[in-house]
Formats: sequence, structure tokens, C-alpha cells
Amino acid sequence: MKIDDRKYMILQAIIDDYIMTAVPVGSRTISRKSGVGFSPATIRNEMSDLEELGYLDQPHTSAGRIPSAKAYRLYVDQLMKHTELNEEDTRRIQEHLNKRTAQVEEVIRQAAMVLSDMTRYTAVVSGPTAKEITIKRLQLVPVTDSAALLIIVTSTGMLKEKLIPVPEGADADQLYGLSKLLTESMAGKSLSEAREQLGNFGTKLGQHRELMSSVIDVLDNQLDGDASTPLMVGGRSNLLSYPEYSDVEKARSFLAVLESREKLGTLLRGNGVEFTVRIGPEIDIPEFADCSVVTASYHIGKDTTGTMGIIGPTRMDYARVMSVLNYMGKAISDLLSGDRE
Amino acid sequence: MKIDDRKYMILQAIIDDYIMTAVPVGSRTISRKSGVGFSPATIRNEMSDLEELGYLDQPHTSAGRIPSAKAYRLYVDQLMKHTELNEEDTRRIQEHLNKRTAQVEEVIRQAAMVLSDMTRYTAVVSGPTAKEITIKRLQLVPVTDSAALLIIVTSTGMLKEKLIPVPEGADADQLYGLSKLLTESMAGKSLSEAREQLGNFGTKLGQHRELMSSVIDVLDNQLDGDASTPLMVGGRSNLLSYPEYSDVEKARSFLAVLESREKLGTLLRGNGVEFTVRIGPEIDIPEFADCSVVTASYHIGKDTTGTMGIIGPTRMDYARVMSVLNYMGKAISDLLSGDRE
DNA sequence: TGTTAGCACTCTCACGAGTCGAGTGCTAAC
DNA sequence: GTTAGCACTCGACTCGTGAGAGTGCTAACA
Repeated sequence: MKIDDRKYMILQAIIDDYIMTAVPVGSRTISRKSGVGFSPATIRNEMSDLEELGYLDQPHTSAGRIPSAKAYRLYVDQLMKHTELNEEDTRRIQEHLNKRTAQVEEVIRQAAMVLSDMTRYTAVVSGPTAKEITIKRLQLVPVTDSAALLIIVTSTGMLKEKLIPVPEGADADQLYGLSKLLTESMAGKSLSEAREQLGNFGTKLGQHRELMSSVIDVLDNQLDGDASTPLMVGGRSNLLSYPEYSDVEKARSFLAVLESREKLGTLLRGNGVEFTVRIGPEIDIPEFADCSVVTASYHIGKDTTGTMGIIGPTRMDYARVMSVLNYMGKAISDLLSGDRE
Repeated sequence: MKIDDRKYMILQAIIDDYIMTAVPVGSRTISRKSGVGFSPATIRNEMSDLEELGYLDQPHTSAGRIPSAKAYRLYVDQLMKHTELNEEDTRRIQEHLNKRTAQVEEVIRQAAMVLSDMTRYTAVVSGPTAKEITIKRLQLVPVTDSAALLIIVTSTGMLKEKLIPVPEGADADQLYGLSKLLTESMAGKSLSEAREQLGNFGTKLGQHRELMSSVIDVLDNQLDGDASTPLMVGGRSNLLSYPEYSDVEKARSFLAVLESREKLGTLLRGNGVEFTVRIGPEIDIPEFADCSVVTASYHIGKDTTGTMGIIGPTRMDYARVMSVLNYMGKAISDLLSGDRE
């Protein structure tokens, strides 16, 4: 069976209506719509075809039809009209991001909040991670007699810091000297190169061996970037407004997934692609079987990227979500790049 | 009307039962309990009295009774048996906290997760804040040509750091020199004293005026400690398992409150008291009218404290919650103090 | 005087029957 | 190819009924 223009048109009308109402769409509803010049009976025939083709489902005989995951896929790929974000919304984003907080965590949190507020879905934003980080500077700042803060400044301007033990009695100037030494030998190296070099370096330094092993620990930890990347979620409660989640048990298990950093991580893993739309079963988390996830990336410099995701019901307003994400991606990129360059 | 021992006993039995089942308790149920030697009829008379005294409510004529907020208050203050945490649970806490992460944020997050897991309620944990912070050291670490990280090391070993702009071309050694200068003149001062002094100091330094005003900005920001304290929530989804939240709208507005840092802050504000129990209407957040909040403090050194809170239904298992919080308070105090001394 | 058995009463909850309405599929006519 | 007509289906809602749990009251008992 061929799928002709009229079928596309009807399918689009059904999806548009269902996105708005969440109520199965009947033939009369479509027929009444302006621009459709056919009677309910004709629509019914087409709908029957579309069902056979797998684009529509019927909850029960005497209800209307609802779009299948396959239909949403088609919708996102072909039918949907991409729009630009209107001026009011862009202003709103700028307003919320313009507080020069400079701290990545804070920006990420703000972004998650604004995204969820504007879409009325749930938003997840991850902090930036670099593919190829090289070290620019290592510095030790004394904190107590026996502990110092190790700060790693990277080529991308990103920072990692961690408290590590140092030999008692080391004073600020000594630590500064050591920092200079470390910086000189480490500058320009990637984290893993640095880690290796530090192994040799440490044995030479003798007395500082303990210190070095602490530094290595930190590097190891940072190499496993996932665990240390900030991850902010906004609008957890939003989804509960939709009839899809009128069942508390469903809502509960949905929220439980949001509490797992690990699962959120897989959700955001964007394969480096700029935009990703995953619909219902395409996400391999059973609790999200009737959710869709749209992700987008933002960039700082050449090779530092972060990901933002919007989680909503499969019948989400894809066009709006994508335009919001698109604009937000640029906004965050600008904001964070500006601070670091 | 006097409230005698038997009334206390019956009230306790009713509360204990209701905490377990969330179902209105009838006279027969109490009568059947071992240790109660009275017929349902006698119990009924006592229950009728307790209702008149305001300790029991009746959802409708032919249902059992449920404890009122007043009853829970009495329960917490007098009736409840305080218990020690059993060995298995203490081991579990130690296990989860023992990963020497050293980073406050991570410890706080872990604590929130363990607390919520162990109680099956929702947990909120705030980072430590000091009443009387004095500055021990200020240090600038170059990050890019025109930005540096300002690190404030305080008397309590706590750290605040923030990225600030610096004049272009300032190299690492210059910044280190400046750091030494700043540290010398600021050491031992409180944040607000430092802020004031910096005003004068800055005008003298001429060329560094801009830099100084950035430093002042940071201090101002840190003085308003609330905004910068980390705040972690665990087990958001837990409460949805309870019949109290079988209504989605209720669940939604509950979760919405959890998304507001501000409201969470007021929830935790413990007035410096070691333990706080607030029951239903005693919390002045309408969405929490049938919740209770139990908070406890942990301590680092003499004057640095943080707060942990458990949010559950009013019929929560207060005895368990308090014993878990009690132990966790000690555990966190030990963990964080150990790292910093 | 305190305790208990007995009993009528109340109210919720679960169940089933009946009705309504939205929507379908099919057929026949245009 | 399109449409009107019609019988049919199925969920949502309403109403009535009966069971069950629990109460309050009264009268009897120790």
C-alpha cells in the first residue's frame, strides 16, 4: 500500500490533535478541521489504512486512534514544521542566563530550570566535558597543616579541584614551588600522559612520593569523567501534570529513573550528534516506554561539549522543544565560551 | 478530663498501628492486640474521650480513628521509645560513606541517598556553613590570560572558589605575589571585616582596583551563604509509594516544593537546635500539611554545622528516622572533620 | 462504678445493571 | 472515489444494592 499526500495530511492532523489533547482522535474531529474537505467516512477509510501500515493504534474498538511510535518518528523526520523561537522566549532565556555567575554548575542548573519551565517537561543538562583535555597548570593551595587543594587548570579553561593530603609542615612557598615544578613538566600533556609521567616523576622526587600518588589518584578520578561531571535536572514535577502520568506507580518509577545518575547519563549520551530524538521504545529504559527524549549539544571552544535533554511524553511538542533547545544551545555556548576565552 | 495511663497506652497503640498501616484504626483492632486486656466497647469509650481531647480524628462515622497532629506531637515528645540503630544499619551507613571522596558535595549527596534509602522517605542534606568564618588564606590561580580562580581558605578548612577576571598579562608569579599580600592582610579577619578592609586596600593599590572589586563581589556573595551552600535531595520518588500520595496532584505539588531551593532552605533552617521535629501544620508550607520533617545537625569543628532533614508523611516512623539521623550525624561529622583537621 | 455484651445505625466500598455517547466498520447509493 | 446511513462495540457514568467495618447507646453484670 502506498502512502500518498492525503494520508500524510491526515496523519499529521491526527498527531497535531493528539499532541494537544492526549485524547484518541476520531474521524469526525479530523473531518471538522479547517482545510480538510472530506467526510468522516472517508477519513475513516484512510485511518484504517494508516492503522494497517502501523502508524496508528486503537486503544479499543470504539475509541479514536492514537499515533504509534512509528508515526512520531515519521512526524519528526518529515512532517513536522521546524520553527524559530519567538522573541519573548529568547528574551526569557537571555534574562535567566545573563546573571554573570561564571560558575559552570550554576549555569547548568539555571539552564535546566529555564528549559523545564519553558517546555513544561523535564530537563536534564550535563556539564561540559572535553574529549581531549590537556593540562595547562597544576597548583597546590594550602588549606590546613596537612592538606592542600590541588587545582588542575585545563586547556579548555575547565577546572578540577580536589583536596589532598600533603606532608605536615610544608608551607605556602614550598607548595608554590612544587606547583611551578609540576606545571612546567605537565603543561601541554593530556590527562593520561600526565598520569603516566607522574609515575616516573614521583619516584625521583623521593620525599614527595606520597603526594604524587595523591595527585595520580586525582587524575585517575578525573579521567573517569562521567562521575565528576555535574548533572542537573529541572522540572521533575512537570511531567506529573500530564494525563500519561495520572497513575502514581508510573510516576514513581519515572522519578526513580531520574534519581539514577547512571541512567541519566545513558539518556544524554548523544553520540556526538548535534540533535537526537529518541521516541518511546527507541530509548532502552522500560520506564520510559512512553516518553521521548530530545537532546542537543552545546560547545565551548573546539572540543568541549555538553548535552542538554528534554524528557516528555511521546506526544510532546517536538517543534517547540527543538527550537528551545536549539536556542539554548547557542546561548550556553556563548555564555560559557565568553567567560573562558 | 484527665488523660490517664490507660488512655496513653491506647493512644500509643493506635498511633503505632496507624504508622504501620495508614488505615483508620478501630476499637476491635486495638482490643485484639496482646497486652491490652479490654473489650472493644471499653476501648471505644476511651477513644471517644481521646477524640474529644483532640488527639484523634474520625474521617467519617463508621470508620476507625486516626491520630491528629496533636497526637503525633505527644507521641514524639513523650510516648515514643527512642532506639539505637541496629548493627546492620550502622554498617550500611559506614559502607556508603567510607569511600574517601573528601569532597563535601559528594559526601552530602551520598548522605542524602543513604538516608532516603534507609528510611524510604525523602532526604535533604545541606552543606556545612560556619557561623563565624575567618579567612586564613586568599589565593589567585591563573586560568586563562584574563581570568583567575580566587580561592578562599577559611579557618574551618572550608573552601570557596570562584572565577574572576584579572588584568591581561598578569603572570602566575605576579598573582602569587598578590595572593601573599592579600593573605597577609586578611588572615584572621571575618568575611565581613575583610570586605570592609578590602575597600580601603583597593584604593591604595590603584592599578588593581578592578581586581579588588571582583574580590569584594565574591566575598559579598559568600556572605550570603545560603545561595552557595550545596543542597542535595535524595529519594524524591520514595514518598509516592505511600497511599497518602496516591493522588497525583498532591504528589506533583509536593515535588514542586522540592524543586525550590528557597523552600528547602526554610525547611532545614534548624534554629541551631540539634534535633527538630515539625509535624504537619507546624510546617508553614501548605503542600506539606500532612508531612512531617525531622532535622538534625552535624558538626565540623566548633562552629561549622550542616543540617540533614527527612521528609515523610505525618505517620512516619519517627523512632527509626531519629535513630538513623542521629547516627548519620555522627558519621558525617567524623568523616568531614577527619579530612580537615 | 467500671466493664462488657448486644444491637441498631451509619457510612464506605465493591459490584452489577442500565444508559449514554463517541466512534467504528460495513454496505449501498451517489 | 466519496459519502450517507446504520448496526454494533465499548468505555464512562450513574444508580441501586448488599456486605462489612465500625460506632454509639443501653442495659446488664461484677
